[in-house]
Amino acid sequence: MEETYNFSLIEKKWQKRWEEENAYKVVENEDKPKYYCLEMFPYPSGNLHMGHVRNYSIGDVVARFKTMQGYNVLHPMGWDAFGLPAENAAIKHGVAPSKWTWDNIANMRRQLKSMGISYDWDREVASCHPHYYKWTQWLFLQFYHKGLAYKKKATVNWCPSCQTVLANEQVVDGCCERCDTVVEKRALEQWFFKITDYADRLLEDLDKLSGWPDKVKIMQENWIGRSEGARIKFTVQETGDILEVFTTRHDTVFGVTYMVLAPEHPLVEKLTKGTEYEEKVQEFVKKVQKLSEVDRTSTELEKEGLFIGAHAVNPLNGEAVPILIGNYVLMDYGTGAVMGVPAHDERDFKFAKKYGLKIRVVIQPEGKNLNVEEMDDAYTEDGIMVNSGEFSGLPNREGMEKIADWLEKNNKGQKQINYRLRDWLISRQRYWGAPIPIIYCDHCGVVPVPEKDLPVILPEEVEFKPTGESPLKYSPEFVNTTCPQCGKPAKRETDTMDTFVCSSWYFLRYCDPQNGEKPFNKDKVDYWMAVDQYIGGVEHAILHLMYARFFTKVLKDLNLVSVDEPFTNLLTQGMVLKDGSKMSKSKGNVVSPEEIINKYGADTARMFILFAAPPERDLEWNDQAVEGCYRFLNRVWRIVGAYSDQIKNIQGTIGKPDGADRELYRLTHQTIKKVTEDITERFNFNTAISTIMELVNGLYHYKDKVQEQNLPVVKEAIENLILLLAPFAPHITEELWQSIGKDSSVHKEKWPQYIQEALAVDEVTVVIQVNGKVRDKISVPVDMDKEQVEELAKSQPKVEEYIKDKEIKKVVVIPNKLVNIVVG
RNA sequence: GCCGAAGUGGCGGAAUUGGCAGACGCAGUGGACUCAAAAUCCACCGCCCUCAAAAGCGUAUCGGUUCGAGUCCGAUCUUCGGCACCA
Repeated sequence: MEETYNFSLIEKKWQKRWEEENAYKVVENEDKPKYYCLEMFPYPSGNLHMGHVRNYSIGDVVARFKTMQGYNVLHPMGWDAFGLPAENAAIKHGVAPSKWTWDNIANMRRQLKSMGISYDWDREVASCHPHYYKWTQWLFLQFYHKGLAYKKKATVNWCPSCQTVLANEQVVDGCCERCDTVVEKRALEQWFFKITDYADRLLEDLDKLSGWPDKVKIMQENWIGRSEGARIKFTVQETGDILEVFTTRHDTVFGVTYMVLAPEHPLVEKLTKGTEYEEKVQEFVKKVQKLSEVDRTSTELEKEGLFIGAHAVNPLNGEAVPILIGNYVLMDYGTGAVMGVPAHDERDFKFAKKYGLKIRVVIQPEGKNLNVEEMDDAYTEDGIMVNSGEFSGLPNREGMEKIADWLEKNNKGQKQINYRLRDWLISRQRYWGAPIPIIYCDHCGVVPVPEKDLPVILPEEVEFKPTGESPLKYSPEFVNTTCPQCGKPAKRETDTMDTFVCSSWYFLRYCDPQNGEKPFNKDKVDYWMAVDQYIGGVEHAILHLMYARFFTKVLKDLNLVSVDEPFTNLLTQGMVLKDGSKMSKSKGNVVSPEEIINKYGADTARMFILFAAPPERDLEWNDQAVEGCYRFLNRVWRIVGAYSDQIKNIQGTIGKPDGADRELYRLTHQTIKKVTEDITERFNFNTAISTIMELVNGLYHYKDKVQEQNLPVVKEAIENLILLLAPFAPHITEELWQSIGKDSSVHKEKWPQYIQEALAVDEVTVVIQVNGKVRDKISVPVDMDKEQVEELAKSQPKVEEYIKDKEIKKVVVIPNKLVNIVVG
């Protein structure tokens, strides 16, 4: 064994061997329990960053640990390879997106391999490969045939910088989540997936996800935004038009004193055309539409309204109330119209006060009497209904039901559940994505590409224009085709799919990555799915994780998979920070993983990133602490080296060690117990590593202080040290394992089990408190009699000082832990 | 505004079920080794007072429950994350 730890040599040696032996290849095996460990696949930007290192280090510990525990572990890696940066590179540097992407993949694959992660590389997928996107397109067609993919003209979010539309989920604070440009609204014909059909299931099944952080579930719940209420039909007095509103407070319909429409509401134009109000209303509408989406939806925006000269008739009491338009009413939620109940809604109250609209109390708090003149605020709580015709006197919750029944019976409305969730806009006016497999024929209309013609290949010979427009539009070879139904000339859809479509099913493809006949074989997917542990950044809490759940549910309904939730357990890792903020080029605080690996080795990099903080928490990068981890591995190297020759060939059993031998023996088994628990129960790798450090410290002390060393005990300690460290630092442990005379890979060994008997202690330290303050400590035989401990405690000189001349009121004895003497 | 998470030494963090606050590591201090330095090994390392010890104080702030609170309850402050005119 070399005297110094040459990480570079060791890491290369073992990476080469693992590759040659295909050490991490897995196949379905019914004899073992399966375990699917998955980390979110990266976008191939060209270089690994620290966030990746953290993500994949965590995943590798889990995968290696589960493997050692006897599971058949699927641990794959691939590339989320479509996306805008490839096109920008093409425009900027004239390099084809495919070349740019594949070069990046090659580099990042090399970097990943230098980290020594236990991937089954035979299962690698890249979403930009025709063998992959063929099936993305195939899945689109299944959605289409099921009525879950449809095209409609809609007001959509348009990013002028990316020259494409964005899903609602991709708009953050009114800006493009990718480039921060203010998003505009445009009316365009676009493809959507009908995720709203699954809103209820996506919401309800969150309850099944006990292995997910509550934070993520709550975020999804809020995003789906289910609200129960009713749809109510009002009638326009002047024209007889039906005006529908959605409300969650249909118990307050008798309190409606006005109506407010969104400026874009179709009735606005109809009701004002040719009237004296037309001009003013148009002015108002224009003014509102000029606002950016950010300003429009800002809560800061002063609420403004304008009477449009028409009235709405309340179906319950026949009363006609004025109709206004308001800048705060959104066309795309509910019906684009709201009823104004100022007495019982905070916002309506302020609005009514501003415009001098009538306020009528229809809910009274029990035992009180609200008076409109004295109200400073709306009353939004429950109470008893008043001024509500036949419903007066009912508790409002009960009245709500009765009113819903009445509406339904009289055909004036019905109960309705509304969602904040919108359908998923998947069209992108971009080149580097999976083409939407649709053909437009003048005779046959919208025609899906027949499955036998898949994939619709992205043409490589295209020209990129600096305008950022999709080159597909200007590629006649791509656009012009023949109609699969009638054979006449037709044109292809030039929009490509949102990359989130590609990443919504990659975890299924990993189960059967080479399949040329189908997206995947159902038996294989049934064997591996669901993912037992999914690991990735919390930034995907809504987007990717909800889309993947949606896909899984649709595929289950298509009988392509058997699970209805894809990810059983989810770990959301924190960010890697430097100097308190996220590493970014603009801040100049980026630490390159490659440099760290070159300088200290992959094992050190992995150790640091796992040791510095628990996985969910943000992690502060610290160069000096990295050195500390490097020192630790060197320490391990030396202590194993000090014993490797002696323990290599010794036989003999441990028997019943005593004294310092016994301490080391106990420490070994304590370490096994704690490390196992820290990994299994909590994923607290930081404390697992610190426990291993303590074992190393213990070995050093033993080596220094014990004259006649018990080699079987040392051997056991050293072997377990290497085994426990193996998932964290896979290269050095492999080398050390070999150095103590083992022939096979440490990663093929069984995870150690602690011996209960080894943990036993003869004596324990008992803390003595007087009035809750620690005054002394004594060492007593384990499980000593309560009364005996109490007497012993009271007789300690230090304790006597505090209890003499005082009345002992109470003594609390916690066996093997503490005595608390309460004196007065 | 609403929802959620967090707040512990100079720093990263630990304390898993209410029972010794500060494990482990970084930084720092001292010692051994060395001609010397690096590396390594050993020891110390919350604050305050002190030559030292003892005492006192101490887990964002204030209050409560308890023999006992970093941990439970109530209020407040700060930071971070998500949602935000959702009818």
